[in-house]
Amino acid sequence: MVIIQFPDNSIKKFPSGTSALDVANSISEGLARNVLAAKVNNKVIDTLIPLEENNQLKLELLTWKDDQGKETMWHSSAHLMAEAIHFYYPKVKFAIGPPIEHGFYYDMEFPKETSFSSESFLKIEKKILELAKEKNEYKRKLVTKKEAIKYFTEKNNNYKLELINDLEDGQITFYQQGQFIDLCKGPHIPHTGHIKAVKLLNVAGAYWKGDEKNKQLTRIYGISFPKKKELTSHLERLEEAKKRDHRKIGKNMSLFMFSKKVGQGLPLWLPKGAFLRSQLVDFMKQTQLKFGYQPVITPHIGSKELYVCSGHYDKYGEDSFQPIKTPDANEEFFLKPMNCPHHCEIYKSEPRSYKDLPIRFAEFGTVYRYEQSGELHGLTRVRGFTQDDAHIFAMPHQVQSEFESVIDIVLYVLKAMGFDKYIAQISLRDPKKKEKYIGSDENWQLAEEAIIQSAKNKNLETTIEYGEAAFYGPKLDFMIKDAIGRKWQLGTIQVDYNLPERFQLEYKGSDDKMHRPVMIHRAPFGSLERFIALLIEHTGGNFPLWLTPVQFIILPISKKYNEYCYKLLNSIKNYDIRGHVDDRNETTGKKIRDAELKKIPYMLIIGEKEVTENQISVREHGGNNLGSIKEGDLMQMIKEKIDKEIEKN
RNA sequence: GCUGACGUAGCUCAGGGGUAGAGCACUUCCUUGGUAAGGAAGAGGUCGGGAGUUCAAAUCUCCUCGUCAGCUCCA
Repeated sequence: MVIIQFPDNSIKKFPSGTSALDVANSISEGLARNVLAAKVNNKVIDTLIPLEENNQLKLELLTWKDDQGKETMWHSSAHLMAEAIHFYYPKVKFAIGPPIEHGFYYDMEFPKETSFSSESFLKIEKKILELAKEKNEYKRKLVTKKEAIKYFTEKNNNYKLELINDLEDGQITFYQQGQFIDLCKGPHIPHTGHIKAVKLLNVAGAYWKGDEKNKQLTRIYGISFPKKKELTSHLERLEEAKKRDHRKIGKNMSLFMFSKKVGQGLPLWLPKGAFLRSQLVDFMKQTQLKFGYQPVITPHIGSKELYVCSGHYDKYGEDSFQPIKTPDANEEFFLKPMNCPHHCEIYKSEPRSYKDLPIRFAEFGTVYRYEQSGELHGLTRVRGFTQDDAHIFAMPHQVQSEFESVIDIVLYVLKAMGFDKYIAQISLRDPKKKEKYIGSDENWQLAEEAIIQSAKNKNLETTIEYGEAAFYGPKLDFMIKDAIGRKWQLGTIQVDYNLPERFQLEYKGSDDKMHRPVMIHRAPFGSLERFIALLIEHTGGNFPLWLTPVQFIILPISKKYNEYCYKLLNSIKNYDIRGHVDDRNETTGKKIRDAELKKIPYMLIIGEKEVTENQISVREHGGNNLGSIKEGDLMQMIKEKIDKEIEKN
């Protein structure tokens, strides 16, 4: 007897041997047709296996509408793709093939003589759909470790054997659909027929077990859907997202550029981009003054000794830009990869008393890091960038409140820029790889606890990632997704007990003894380059009015009004609002179209009527016509809008 | 750095061994206009760079630089 409790709390009894699919069938044919997996007592399982008897089970039937339903479907799709690839390339060794946030991938080793590229996608997609039509069941089979090892030894698949080695005997399952058998813990969808549309997206290299010392396998990414239409709209969404790519918008709106001659990953800010950036810097400067920060300025290079002291040399020296040498070659300098060592030296420049603390040194420090060429990416990953950096030197008992006050700044900034979806990630050290970090266990524990506690006090919803800490201390990172869903770290706050030790930083306490301060590293924007990249992708180039480089454009209906328009422009400039006149010999329709494409918020149209009535005809970006307005009223309206934007900050 | 793809006019792209193409942008002229493209003419490129194969290379081969997707890395 199988006793089932449904999500609506109703309870029903079924005969022994009943599977989740049978239950679905008893409810409706439609549900049975759509059910992909089952959640029993919160564990996702196959729909085909008989449900456990006697104990009452909580059962939820999962379909495409459920995230775990999608996940199951994509996992099964990975198997099906493997079957199709196996059909054309029988010698391929399969490694792992999991579902991911949007779709799935499978890592595999192609025989040396076989090269695989995206040209083969079409025939594989075709084969997948062909196999899908066969509606083959995903059959689960419990095997012994011995059997599993025997099977994959015969297949000569060292990857699966390695995986089996780590598994416990008695827990090992194979899944078979059609002619394809795979080591897999499941669960899977009932049969391949659910997969109605599939698209292979790209092929890439991926290291076995994510370790670059291991062999690089071929990874094929794909996505599948239960309806063709959903695939089409998914692909359309991807196309839409590409239009928000900051590299594309940056080019179109003349915000920034790169030049091969200047160098890879070294952005050049064009006048409009530089303006936007300076608005952000001014905003942050003001914010930091309010929060008690003191600006400092340090040079772009520092001696090797400085970084040996901080530990950066040991950690990154080899992978940095190579040192700059003085003519007699006795001295070596590095391009500044971080501002903290310089700030430590400023701290040390005079004796500090407990009465001085906390001390907060802030600098828009431009730093240079030799990032691997394959990792460079528009403005989000560059080799020269500017941090809105600051270092807080505090007494141990002040760490908590200082940390929380930085969280306030970060949240304030994110909100002001309209980033309402962010991920707050607590980045701790990998306890298994302590050799990657400097400092004592005790210091790490103190620092990690301080962060976890602060996040808790601020009611932040956080995720924890091990192995993501900086080498000198743990972090609280604020991540934002870009147009195609990649996560980027923007704001970061780090607690550091280690650099103060390395730099022998001290302050005199009320007990007349010397004590060691704790450092907090923090950057609410993170890097201005990356922040602006994400700002572009989120706004699609339609920036908040206070940030936008060109706020209005005056469009004379014909050149008869050009002179009047320039007078108007001069008058408007007194209001501290930015714009210019489009005096080209073009029709009004053309000028409007161009202004729309340039995403200019206000178009001020001037013709016969406006000149005689001394009014301005105003069109907003996007097509909204505000009608005729007096100059003063319009300026007040724009001013108010800007004030509101900054006020919400 | 690794795997795969791509580099043709300022931008978006077509062409694919035999004299370099389109649309937009740009310049000049005509037109003087009313809320997303008025008309005409013109200028603009050693087809990323280098070597090779060939009578002949933008096109084929190799190398190199850069860009894109992913992996690894990310102070």
